[in-house]
Amino acid sequence: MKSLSIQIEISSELYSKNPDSSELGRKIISKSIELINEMGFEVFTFKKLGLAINSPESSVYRYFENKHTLLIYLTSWYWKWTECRIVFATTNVESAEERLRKSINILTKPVLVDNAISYVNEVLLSEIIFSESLKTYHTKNVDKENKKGCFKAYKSVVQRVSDIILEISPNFELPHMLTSTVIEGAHQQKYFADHLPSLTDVTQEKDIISEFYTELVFNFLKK
Amino acid sequence: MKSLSIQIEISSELYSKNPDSSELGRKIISKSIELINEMGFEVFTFKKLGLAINSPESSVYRYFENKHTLLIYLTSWYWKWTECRIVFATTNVESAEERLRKSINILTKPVLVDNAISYVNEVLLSEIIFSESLKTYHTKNVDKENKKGCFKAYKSVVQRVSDIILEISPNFELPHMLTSTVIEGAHQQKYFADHLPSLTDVTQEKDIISEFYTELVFNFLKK
DNA sequence: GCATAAGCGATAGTATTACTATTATATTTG
DNA sequence: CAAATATAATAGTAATACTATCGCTTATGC
Repeated sequence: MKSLSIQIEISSELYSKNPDSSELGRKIISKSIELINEMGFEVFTFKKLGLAINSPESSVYRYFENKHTLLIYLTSWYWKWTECRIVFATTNVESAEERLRKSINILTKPVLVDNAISYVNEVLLSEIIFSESLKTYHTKNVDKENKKGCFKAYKSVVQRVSDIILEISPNFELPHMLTSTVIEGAHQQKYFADHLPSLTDVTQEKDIISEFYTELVFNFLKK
Repeated sequence: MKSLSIQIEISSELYSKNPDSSELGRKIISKSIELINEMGFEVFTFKKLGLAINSPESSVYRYFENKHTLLIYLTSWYWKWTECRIVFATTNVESAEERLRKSINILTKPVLVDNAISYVNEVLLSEIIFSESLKTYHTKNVDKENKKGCFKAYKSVVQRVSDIILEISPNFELPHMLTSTVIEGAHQQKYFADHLPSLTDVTQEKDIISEFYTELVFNFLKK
């Protein structure tokens, strides 16, 4: 059976020219995912990207105002795609507990297989999200960018999981807090495992992160 | 009764010249805390700091290699000081649960009163930690800086709290993970409350963050 | 099929940042 | 009081993050 290829549509607020609409645009996306992953977001520049795709810096600027906007685009893509995965994993699953469990699983584990259909490498993109997505909103411009809707896709995922939590515990008052704690916590623990191991207890087997947050949530809701 | 004034000593790896050893050095510390708080770490520069203290940029560089090193110095100061507070709050408290409760309280609440003795404004410093401390280790140089011991003070706090957790649940295998989840989570939730409220459920009463993480921990350990 | 516009490549240029270097003066220290 | 050290004042450099211009190519509308 052929796998469904889903089109991820990104709000036009998040780019100057839609990268999905041209060859160059798609090259910008796929190469920037590679480069950011290789060298880290700080070291990544449009000049280096231009060099890698054999186009001048100025052409890249026609698609994105700056590299931060590009990062927001990439994370938005990731969260839209993640929301799709959550929806697929949870439709027709009756038990809310089971739906929550599956959602947490998706949110706390890095992606391991790329579908290789689109120009977006989901494995690498997921790596970027785990290690760099904090940088989308930890900036001087958060408030302005938030107003522009830059974080809508992320919020939507948090909202969706919160709704499942509320099905399980209708009187629980902090579902968003619990959800964002899990998502950000999982990202951070992986980062700690890779760079600051004494702040975590993970070494090889990183599934422990996912198990930890699953337990954390269910223990909390079962009180 | 006169309050004890404790001397926080920072490892000499974390500066070029000890800022505590001169008038200029102390001005650099206290003014940079003010400025980073006002304008945010990204916008803060040594040039602006120099202007604010009426000294040339180059004089600041004699104390710190760059502004990132200064941020590491400030966070190290904060964590050393926080460790002191935890020790004071927990000595002579017999119950491990109570000691854990007090520690979590210290770790999850911003500081509200400055002792006004030293040149370090702890209220403002705590604000900086809550909103900017991620930037100390989310950089290309984490590994190098980690080897240099830049994050020792933070690790020491995490270790201390982990030890209390192990007293309560000797067989629990993830005490560091639980501790760092609480610390970083509390910082993040406050940031969300201020900038991305739909990712949390906090609005005015931010003590809810502290209560949430306290419950989270105790529910988890009581399973 | 032809005019118009849009996209792109090539190149140059600017402001800011994050430093580094130099030297004279002031201050501390032995 | 001499020598070392700290600081002020100033200048300079490399890299970054853009902005501007322009000619060529290619798509689009009529």
